[in-house]
Amino acid sequence: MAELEAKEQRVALSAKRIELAALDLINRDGLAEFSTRKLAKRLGCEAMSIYHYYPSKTHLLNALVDRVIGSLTVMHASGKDWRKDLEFAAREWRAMAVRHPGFFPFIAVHRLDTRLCLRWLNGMLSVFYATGLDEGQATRAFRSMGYYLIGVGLDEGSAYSEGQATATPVPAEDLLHHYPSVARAGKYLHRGGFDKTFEFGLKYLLDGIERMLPRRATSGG
Amino acid sequence: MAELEAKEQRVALSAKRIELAALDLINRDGLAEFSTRKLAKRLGCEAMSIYHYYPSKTHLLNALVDRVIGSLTVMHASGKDWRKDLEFAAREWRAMAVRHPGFFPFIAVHRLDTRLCLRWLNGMLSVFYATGLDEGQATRAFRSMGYYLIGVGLDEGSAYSEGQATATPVPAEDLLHHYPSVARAGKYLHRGGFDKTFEFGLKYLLDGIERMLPRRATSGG
DNA sequence: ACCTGAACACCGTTCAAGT
DNA sequence: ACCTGAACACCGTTCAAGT
Repeated sequence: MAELEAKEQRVALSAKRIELAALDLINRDGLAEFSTRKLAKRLGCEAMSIYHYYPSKTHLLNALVDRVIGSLTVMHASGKDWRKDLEFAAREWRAMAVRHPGFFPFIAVHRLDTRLCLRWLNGMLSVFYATGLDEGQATRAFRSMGYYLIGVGLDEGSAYSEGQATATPVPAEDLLHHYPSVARAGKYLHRGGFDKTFEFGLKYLLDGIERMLPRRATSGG
Repeated sequence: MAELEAKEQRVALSAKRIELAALDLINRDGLAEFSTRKLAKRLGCEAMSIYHYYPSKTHLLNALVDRVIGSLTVMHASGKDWRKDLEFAAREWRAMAVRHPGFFPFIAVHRLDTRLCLRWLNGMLSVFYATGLDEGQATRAFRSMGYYLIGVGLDEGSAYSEGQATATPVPAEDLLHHYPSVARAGKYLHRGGFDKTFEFGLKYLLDGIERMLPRRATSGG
């Protein structure tokens, strides 16, 4: 049965096919479970065949970063519509994290310094630089938003990724008695509240930027 | 030489000794490099000796989370001084991340649901609930701050952690020509700017909370 | 060019045994 | 109770070889 499947999949390998299969495996089972050997089985080839397309597992993972980040819209400095632009980019980023819960932790820890990633970063930064903030403020606002987006992505995907919960969870009654504030927070943090929490923090950040802008400089100098 | 060292270290094992050695190794070489066998060599014992103290490598890592998070100050609802309290906690968290660059990525992805961690979370949440925000706002403000702090920790430790840079970095001239906004950002993001960037985002977040507070409710409901 | 198979140096972990 | 050594089922990767 498994062998039959493997035979049916004996289509030619390609970088694209390898990458899509890898992403799928990682998002299903988590980064920690991912191995070149399992990927090979999934592709219906030997583990070493993959090394014809990538010199190492790390190179493959780098290609995945490019593929995922490369799928994001490259923004352009828009002057007036910066708020709409940043909202769009932030939501797209979040959607990406939700689509790639297993792989996102790798992105979160990875330096985005390939050309494809720089292209995306450059677009984001150009929007910040066109807001009217001074250079330092704009850069730090970009960074703060980046921190927020990293945290969001890790949180929303964490249920699927390697970390997981501890072996011995604290029972609900204990939570109520000993950690009342945590119990109180519970109803806002579970599943359904994600959208609202995300938009809440995003609005905050953008409000902060808006408030920091110079007051529509009418009087010169 | 190495054998002599190993012999000298033949002091009795203990959970504490194992955990401190593990943290040290992880922060020196990164999570990906860490193995029970290397830890054993460092401790001057066999890999399997560690399994007398922890049923698995994961249990050991969980103990490290408890040790690190357990070292943080447990906050208490303070009413008026909430801003000072949150600044203190945020700075302490950041100092922790900087002290544990290799281990922080594990914390970032881990559910903090042990009693020790819940104690710390409960303290943090209680400060937010005592600000005067309504319950939903307070919870989401806590979450937003959490996202920010996760991002900060990953960023500041990323140079040491597994992700690392890509094999083929883009040359500086190319950066200037093709990614001018990234080049522009460079001078604010490198090393020295970390303190300022951190305080910038923190101020933002706390300003946001302050602005959201009900206007010192004098006229009754 | 594209893919394989055996082999090497690593892992985490089980198990039966030693003190 | 505390620690060990051999063994098992995994890894990523090298290398020499097959088509």
